[in-house]
Amino acid sequence: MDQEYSVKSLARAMKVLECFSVKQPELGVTEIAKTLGMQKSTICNILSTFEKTGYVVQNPQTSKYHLGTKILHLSYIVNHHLGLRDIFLPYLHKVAEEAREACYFGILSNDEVLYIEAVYPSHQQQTRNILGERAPLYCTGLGKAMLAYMPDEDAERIIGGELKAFTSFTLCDPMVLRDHLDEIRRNGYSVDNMEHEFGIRCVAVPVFGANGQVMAAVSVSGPSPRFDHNTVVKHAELISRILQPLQHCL
Amino acid sequence: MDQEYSVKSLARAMKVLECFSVKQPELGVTEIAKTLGMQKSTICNILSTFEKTGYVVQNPQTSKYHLGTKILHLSYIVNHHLGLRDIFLPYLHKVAEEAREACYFGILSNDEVLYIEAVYPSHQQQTRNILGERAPLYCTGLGKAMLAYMPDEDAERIIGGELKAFTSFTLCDPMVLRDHLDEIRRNGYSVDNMEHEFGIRCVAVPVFGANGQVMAAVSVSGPSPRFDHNTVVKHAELISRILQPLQHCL
DNA sequence: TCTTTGCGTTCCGTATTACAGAACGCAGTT
DNA sequence: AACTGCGTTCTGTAATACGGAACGCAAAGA
Repeated sequence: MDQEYSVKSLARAMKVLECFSVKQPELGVTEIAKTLGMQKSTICNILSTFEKTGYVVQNPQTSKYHLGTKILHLSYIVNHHLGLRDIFLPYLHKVAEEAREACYFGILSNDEVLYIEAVYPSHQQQTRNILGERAPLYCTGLGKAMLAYMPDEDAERIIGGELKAFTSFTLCDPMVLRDHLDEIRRNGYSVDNMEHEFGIRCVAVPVFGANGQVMAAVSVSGPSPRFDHNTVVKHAELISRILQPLQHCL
Repeated sequence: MDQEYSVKSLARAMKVLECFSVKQPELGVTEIAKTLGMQKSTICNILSTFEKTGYVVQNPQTSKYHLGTKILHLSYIVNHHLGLRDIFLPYLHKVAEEAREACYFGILSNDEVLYIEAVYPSHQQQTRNILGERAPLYCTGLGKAMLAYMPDEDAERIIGGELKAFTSFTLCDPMVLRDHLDEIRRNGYSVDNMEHEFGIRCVAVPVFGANGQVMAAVSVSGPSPRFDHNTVVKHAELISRILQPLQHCL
């Protein structure tokens, strides 16, 4: 048996936190217990601890639980420590402005794309608070841009994993995907051809850190009719040009 | 002894997470152990568990730890569930625009102001990602606006607590503070006269939920010379007017 | 080069304590 | 009034978290 120097009750507790989702932000004790295959009493203890510490709140109306605002304290620290958003924001605005399309920015996090910011061109002035939203690597523009430049070992873990089809365009065959990633490396940018969401095309360019490892990606995204081959190339060049000063500086 | 149905190891583990801060985003095992008065081995176990679950990452260079991006997944859910930012954003833009000053938006969280958004007028186009930043209730515009309308029991807990002086203007005397809160209730808005940060004045108006309880506040803030009495009143009326449609709707 | 120092990690026995299971109290239904 | 399903409480015991000491390593100092 492998000696695990881990605190099992803690791992269990974190699993409880992870039961909550955007679709199910409020959960009952029994619900969680069934999901995790644990006893109600155990869940109850864990939740009451989380409640005392502020990470979970019980709705007095429904007596169900939801995540508490204390979590945001932690996210603020992470965010500040990453500091990427503040560095990238002006560049993202420039990309959105010049491309006249929505511009997304994401990083690698636990084998997924973690969205940090969405910026829209000024004729549709707004910024979405998508920090924390996630998507798979193998079927998104941002994801594939990073996947193509990840260390082989890491990339193969993804490619060898489950490749769920989101649309009829999703590349679910590991072999096809590998060829596709080769192409991305040749081009220096990735194209998401409605692989994640039908009707949405997307071009993404990877960003490399000082250590040479891919650490983030920036994309331009919009309705597929506006993204023919020429436009895609133009957008890719645009992103590359604007991101130039940031490459290998982080 | 009071029967605590709480998981002690979990409470301890969360304390470990809370050691991290903006000022100290990276911590070593020994450092944390000293701070919490616990054994190194215990901290090590907890951290290795958090690392396996993605909530903490070890820097291979320094072998110190910092919070992981997984936290942001959770914050996304909280954020989505609150949904407040998206509701308020257009109103905040309007406030910032008309006041031609920075506009802040915060909610009550664990007896502190939790900042959700900062919006600047278009002549200094930007939005800061301050989600998760915190400040005391008793010495900030947003905080006092909420403190004045909190249930007595809750408010007294704050007023009776430690009232640290941030500047020479900070109101640290519970009696003075209580009178000041009375005034805020009479006016319907709060004024922060450099109590938290020297040179910065701020006007804030509370926002009430459907249940009649205060749940958030919106402020306008800037350099003190621009905030004389007349301007302050004007800003307060402006915020109140713009927020009108949201009052008692949440 | 050989200590010394201080770090993060590993290990183990035991005292702690987390957890399963059953019972309870309370709503809302039947 | 009985039933159903919820969240909560209780308790003994089996699991395990933790304290303490040792270890391995790297950097600093002699």
